[in-house]
Amino acid sequence: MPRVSRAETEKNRAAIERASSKLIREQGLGVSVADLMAAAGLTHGGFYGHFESKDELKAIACARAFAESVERWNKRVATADDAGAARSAIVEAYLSSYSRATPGASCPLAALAADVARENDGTPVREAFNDGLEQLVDILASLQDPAKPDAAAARDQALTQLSTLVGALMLARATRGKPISNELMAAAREHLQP
Amino acid sequence: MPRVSRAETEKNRAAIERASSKLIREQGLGVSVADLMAAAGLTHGGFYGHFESKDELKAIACARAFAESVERWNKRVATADDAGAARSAIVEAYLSSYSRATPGASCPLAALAADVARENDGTPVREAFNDGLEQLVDILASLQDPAKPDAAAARDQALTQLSTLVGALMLARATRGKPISNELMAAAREHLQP
DNA sequence: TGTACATCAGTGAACGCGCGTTCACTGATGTAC
DNA sequence: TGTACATCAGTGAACGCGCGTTCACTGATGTAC
Repeated sequence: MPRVSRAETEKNRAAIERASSKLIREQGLGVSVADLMAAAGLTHGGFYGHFESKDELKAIACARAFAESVERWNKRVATADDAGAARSAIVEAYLSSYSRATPGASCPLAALAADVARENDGTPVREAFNDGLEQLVDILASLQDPAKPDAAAARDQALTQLSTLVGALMLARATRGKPISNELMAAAREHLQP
Repeated sequence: MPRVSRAETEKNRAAIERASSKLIREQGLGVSVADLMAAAGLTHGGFYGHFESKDELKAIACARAFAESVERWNKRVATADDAGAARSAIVEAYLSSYSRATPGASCPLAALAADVARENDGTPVREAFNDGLEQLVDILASLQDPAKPDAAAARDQALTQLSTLVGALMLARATRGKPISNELMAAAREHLQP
């Protein structure tokens, strides 16, 4: 049933972006155009009516995944009693069984870092990844112990904490089902509690 | 020139394994059989004379990559003055520009964690990854401040340190060329110095 | 030690399949009157 | 408001290509005498 209304077209495009944001985190940037379109309830041929190339969509989907994370983190900050409680809430959610089991709904840093590292320099998805990372770093830096550190120290602390979160989650996913998977998450959670 | 001597055959198999250990870290587990064979100086058709399937080779190459890391780490431990110096040497090498630029010669944890996480449960490469991780954890746990911690605490410290190392290196690779790439490595290096 | 022949490591074409991308086609939508 | 028609979003076949794997073939290696 071709030729769909403009409102329908916009909904379809949004569905492709939403499905892609989830599927690239689950299956990696190599997920096929046909699978992305099918997840949005469409057939593959219509893809190029919405996007110029798969590379363009990868960047859009990556940016969208980060936007979801930023929103989630900001929500936790808004509802927490203080900076320490907010940081704690982020850490607990990040290193949870749910997060390990559902990469499609969790942090794009852990889901996409390896794929992005293998992309060529200057590709759109690399820029999107970098922008998203900076946003998450900024949020985490704003939650460092407000008593002492200057901005540079807060940023360094945030960078290290994020590295620990990302590394622990990725290793926990790679070892899912083994005892060490839970141990990795538990050790990092305890280490990162203020 | 078919039918090669037995010694030659063994050398060829070793060359395939060596090339695979490097290439899976550079390009991921999705690297093609033809590329692996070409890197060993052979054509793709001979692959199944050496291995039953690509899955088998993935596990062998993964195990080999870990063996190289274990050997490198043990060498650093052997030549260091004490545990703290050994740990420091490992951290400095792990989070170096060289390590970031040459994944094919560096830690399989950072190179393969995401790919392994997307493999099905129970595949040979998952087992190889898990075994390799345990070995690196054991080495790092043996280098914790010998003054205090019990074995469990030393293991937890090692797990967290490894998470930080892996996360920082992966994020630094994904952002290579950006200022934050160096910042990530520097912040983690400083955090992990004893 | 030398000869005759069976073995088998490596080659390269071929298999079915899935990839990103293109395109002729369809028919409901949106527009012009 | 109603009719006539141009537009164009989505379909599905097709493109060239690369994938993992198979297989007939080759000819030097290894073995039997």
